[in-house]
Amino acid sequence: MVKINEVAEAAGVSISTVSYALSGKRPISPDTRRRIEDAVRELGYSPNAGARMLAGSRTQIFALTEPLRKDTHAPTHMAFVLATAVAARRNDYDVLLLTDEDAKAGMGRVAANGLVDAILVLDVAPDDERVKLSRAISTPTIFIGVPDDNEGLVCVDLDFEGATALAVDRLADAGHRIVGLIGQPDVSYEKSNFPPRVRASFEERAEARGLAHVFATTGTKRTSRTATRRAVGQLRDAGATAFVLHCTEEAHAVVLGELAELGLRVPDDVSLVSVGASFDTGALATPLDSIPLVPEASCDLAVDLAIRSLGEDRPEPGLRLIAPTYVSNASVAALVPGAGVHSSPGSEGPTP
Amino acid sequence: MVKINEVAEAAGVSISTVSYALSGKRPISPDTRRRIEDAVRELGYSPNAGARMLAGSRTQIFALTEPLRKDTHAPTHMAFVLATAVAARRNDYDVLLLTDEDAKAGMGRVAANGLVDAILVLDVAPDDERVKLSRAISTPTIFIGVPDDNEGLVCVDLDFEGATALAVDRLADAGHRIVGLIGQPDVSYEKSNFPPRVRASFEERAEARGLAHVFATTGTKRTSRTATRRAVGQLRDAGATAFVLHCTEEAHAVVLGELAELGLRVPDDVSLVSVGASFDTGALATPLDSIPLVPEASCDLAVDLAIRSLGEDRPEPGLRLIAPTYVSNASVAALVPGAGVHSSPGSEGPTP
DNA sequence: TTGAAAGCGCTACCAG
DNA sequence: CTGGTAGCGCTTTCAA
Repeated sequence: MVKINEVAEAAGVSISTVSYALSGKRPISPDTRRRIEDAVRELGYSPNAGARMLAGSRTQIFALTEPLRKDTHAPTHMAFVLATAVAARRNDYDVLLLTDEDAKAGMGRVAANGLVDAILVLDVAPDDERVKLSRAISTPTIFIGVPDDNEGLVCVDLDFEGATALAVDRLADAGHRIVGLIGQPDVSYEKSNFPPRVRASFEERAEARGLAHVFATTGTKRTSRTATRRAVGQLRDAGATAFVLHCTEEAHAVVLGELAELGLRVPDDVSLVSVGASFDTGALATPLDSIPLVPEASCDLAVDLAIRSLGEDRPEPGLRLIAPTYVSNASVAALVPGAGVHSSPGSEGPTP
Repeated sequence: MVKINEVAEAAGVSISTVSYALSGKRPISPDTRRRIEDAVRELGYSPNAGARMLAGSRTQIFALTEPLRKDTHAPTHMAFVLATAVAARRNDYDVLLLTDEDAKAGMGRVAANGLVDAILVLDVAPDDERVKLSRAISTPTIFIGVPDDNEGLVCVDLDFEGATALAVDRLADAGHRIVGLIGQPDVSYEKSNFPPRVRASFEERAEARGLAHVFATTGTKRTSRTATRRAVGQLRDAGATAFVLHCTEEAHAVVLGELAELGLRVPDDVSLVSVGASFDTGALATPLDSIPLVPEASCDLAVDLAIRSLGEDRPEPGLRLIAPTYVSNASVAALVPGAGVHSSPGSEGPTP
């Protein structure tokens, strides 16, 4: 393994000059710089990671904690991990995976031994145990997700409330009077972070706009085909003419299939908007309007914040909510009174 | 961040004694050891990672390269990553994620800067570009999967050929004369490693046992419901009374659904065996016999090999194929001649 | 614009 | 059984 002194000799300069040439932390004459670069290339030199960590005070590594719960949606999760890794690499950082059963163990370890410069927290739960730990350690920590107790934390997330409100607004503007939300499996409304936020925002905005509203989940522990079909039935029974979907890709497909089987067309008979999806709703059997959760948006920002917390202008604690964007795929239409609507509005929700 | 000299002072011993007490590399008197351990605990000491890497020659980090292709099955993939991370932690190792677009870039980097002790290669392709690189670097590399050109490599994998042959044998032993294989999407037979191996082994063993055989895929680029249903039809049309499944969890479910819709019972009308599944086939609507791919088995072994390649008894290059295990769930029955079988055997495959 | 050299915190060798 | 100490390879003052 070639070391810095060999490069220095080959280039006919001192060790420190090589170091500075590589870090760019002080001006180097063009000629010297070229000789050094040549030597580096020819020898295939790459600064020893350990020595760098010890001498400098940067490790160029971020930890990523992800306490894989059983209800974790693998594809979405993977998209976040990947987006984080890519954003990190773009900034010359590597990513260390922390999947310890005890989420705190790994975090505590890397905070104590200085293996990483910052910690990125994924898959944040409302009562996340990592919150307390993050306050106790000095390693900068960025949350991708918003825990209940987020006082003093740096958090990044899609503005789920805003996204949901935007969806409801679009439907209300299109003249729909009864709207339904097809959500995640029941368990997600206890263990996860954003599903409850979406549901609450949905109901709140619906009431604010004077709409009746229904809510149904897509399973108990995990998304199930039958439960999802049933959800469609529940919403139709309640007279909903527009659905907001906040569920898995599979559930989206099942909803579309069920509607087709019922002979209902999108958007003529039912309007559909997807909220917080991290897959391409334009690639579904029927392309859907969407207010997507873009992993890259959250992760890029998180990595940026992590890097900034290592420098001078440390980011203020607080929530960074990413503004929702509406992607139209013509799956929402103005309600033509009477068309395809049941006569009885059902029992749930206020009937203005 | 507390350092070793503070621990030494607190315990009233020398720095080296602390180091040895922690590494266990030389005998320490019980009394001294206790005082050191107390000091470590009270001060919350954890040896600086960078210093350790520099002074010792171990980083306690493994790299995990995973060039996420678009056809990667996220849940399976995640299971492997998780299993690797867990196995690594059990051996006091952390895992660094290498997801660089150019798979070779990351591997080359960590090999050159000494950031990791060994590299674990996931998601191995038949013509994997990482094979060549692994031969050029000195960092020990373990492949989880078997590339075509594996000369001199250390590879770990389920014995897919053996597993498939075992499945065919069970069906043949049960008296089935026409067997079908429901495989992955078409693309997997070009880009991936084991699907072709399973198909080849299936056909070979079927012929060896004098069985007629059919093969059908579950999609072109990705698993699709329609293609999977069609596959069931193809197999039935060919007269197959027993199916070997080598496809996603979703496809398993679709196959079961389609059979139910056709009024076919398992195992009375059709026998089913799953091969290489990394999910629980006992939890399906109809529990299925399975010769599973157990991520833990592969990953534990891979980590073990990685660690051994750092010591004296370096493992020999070569394939480590994990012996298949048959998990019975009563989804295979003896063929009652005539029952539920089409009269014409179809055109595909030899008819002995 | 460049060099020399003092550490960074730990491991492991050499003594005792 | 325990201490002293020479590096590990790099970054970063301090000097020139």
